[in-house]
Amino acid sequence: MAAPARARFVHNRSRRRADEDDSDDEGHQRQDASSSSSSDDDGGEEEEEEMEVEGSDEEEEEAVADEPAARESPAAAGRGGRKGPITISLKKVCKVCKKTGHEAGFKGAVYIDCPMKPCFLCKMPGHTTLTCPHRVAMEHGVIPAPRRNTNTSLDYVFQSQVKGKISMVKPRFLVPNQLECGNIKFHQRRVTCLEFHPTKNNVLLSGDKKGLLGIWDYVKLHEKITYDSVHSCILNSMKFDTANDGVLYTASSDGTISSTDLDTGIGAPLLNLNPDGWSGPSTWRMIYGMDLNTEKGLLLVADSFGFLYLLDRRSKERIGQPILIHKKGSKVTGLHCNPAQPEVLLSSGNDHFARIWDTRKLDPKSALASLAHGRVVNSGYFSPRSGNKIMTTCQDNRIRVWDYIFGNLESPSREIVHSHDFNRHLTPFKAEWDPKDYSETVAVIGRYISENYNGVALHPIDFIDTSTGKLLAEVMDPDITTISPVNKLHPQDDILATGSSRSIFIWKPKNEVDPTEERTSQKVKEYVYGSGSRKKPNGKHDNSSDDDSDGGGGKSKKAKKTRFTHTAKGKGKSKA
DNA sequence: ACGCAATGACTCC
DNA sequence: TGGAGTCCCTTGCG
Repeated sequence: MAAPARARFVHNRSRRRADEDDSDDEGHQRQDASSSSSSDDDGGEEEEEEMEVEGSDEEEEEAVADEPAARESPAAAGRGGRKGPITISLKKVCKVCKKTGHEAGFKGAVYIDCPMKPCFLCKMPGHTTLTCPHRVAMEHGVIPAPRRNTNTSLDYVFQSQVKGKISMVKPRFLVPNQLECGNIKFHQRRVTCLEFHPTKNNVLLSGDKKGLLGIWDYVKLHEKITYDSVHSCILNSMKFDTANDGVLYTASSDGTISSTDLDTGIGAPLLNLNPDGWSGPSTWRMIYGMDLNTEKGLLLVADSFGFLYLLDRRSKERIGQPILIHKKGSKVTGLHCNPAQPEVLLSSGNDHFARIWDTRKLDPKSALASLAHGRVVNSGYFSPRSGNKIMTTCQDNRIRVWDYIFGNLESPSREIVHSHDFNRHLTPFKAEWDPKDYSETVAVIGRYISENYNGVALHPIDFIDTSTGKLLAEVMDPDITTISPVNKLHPQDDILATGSSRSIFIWKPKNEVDPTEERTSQKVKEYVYGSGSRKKPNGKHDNSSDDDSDGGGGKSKKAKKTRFTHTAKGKGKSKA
């Protein structure tokens, strides 16, 4: 039983685990204006006792059990005669749980969690991210889930039939860790997807939340094109027509699939799920999942109501009726055709499932397998060569790996705890395979929670060995202080493309690695600050020294903003 | 330096 | 089942 998938991460306010709140008593900040000003809506604290300035306040049973009725009262009291006394709270209140005695938020570059909440990383109660056993630390990889398929007959099948197809020799692994170039003026809104051109080696395509399509030659940096008329809102997915790589298929939340001629920018709609226009969010269909069955010339598209559509690529005709592949009314977040057997389809959805289908025999009940997850599944991909593995990214902060799709799929072969939480303002994180990795183990994914790197809170891009859960490398740069949810590895070259907020970055390996050397964990952190050419971010930054400052806002340290417009070759030069 | 908005899943009633 | 309210590490702008 896929027990972990069942885990409910209830945020139980009445739970009182005060065990972990050690360190919250040293840096006494001024009290946060924002939290006090919100006294009208946050319930709980009744008037009078607010006046205590600080101090031991652990035992506040009542504060937890705040009555909803009491919540409404201040406003009602305000206009309804009974004038509540105006109180000014001078005691420090946790902005998360509104209790005193601790404070959540950044202290310098370190984020202090609210100890009343489950761990922000693994979602288990009783500790915070700072002490989480799954925490990504300098020398420790992500810890794999203990459960593995061991010694079953399926393992025998796996060993005898599949393993041979997967190279056990891990190839030389170069971490693209040096910022080659970047561009922060390309997109006006956050980047939502990236794709390398399949044949033009240095061309990267990008889509953003506004529907803008960007084409960028990151070697000839002046060659940039944007097409803003392809879609009217979020560009969710891009696929090349393998028979004609001058044509790009794009899927959007505007409910259309477009095939765009990359030379002219002229797009022809292949499918429009909202032919009658806008009549409210309850009927507006958005498209997130799309893939191409190249053998059959079949375009597979899924909407935000759980339906799958099949489309003949050439005739542009729909094939059959839409088929419900996920819970009715729920978003299908992604589709992927098996690279070895294109008729096998993997779908992932907001209904907390990923499903495997045979597109030749589609019926709502005909899923070959349903893979249960703890929360929304952001993405699911077959492994890029053999197609025998599945990797999913789920909003419960776990990457799940199934080693053999024809084996026992009841529970994943591995769960890798990794911070890639859902945040409505971010493009969803998706762990992506390295297409160059014969052994089908390396994956790349951005990290949500920050780490303190020499006084700067940065969000690295993680390379993970999915066969062990080990963290192979973490890539970051002091100039990139934003989260990087979108990452794509080049199909042939050692290049990483990153979409971070509105910016796009290209990374290349800094050092040649001895080809005979086994893949090892590379300390990219050392690179970041170890090289003499780099400035330490410390003294440079805006206001504050390392420890307080943050007040209400996180992001204590913003590294100096660097504009990579053109000709940003290598790091140093690009800086003004 | 602060306030705010954009905006999606989830929970609770 | 549905609508309102809530929400922890966002980001950029005014």
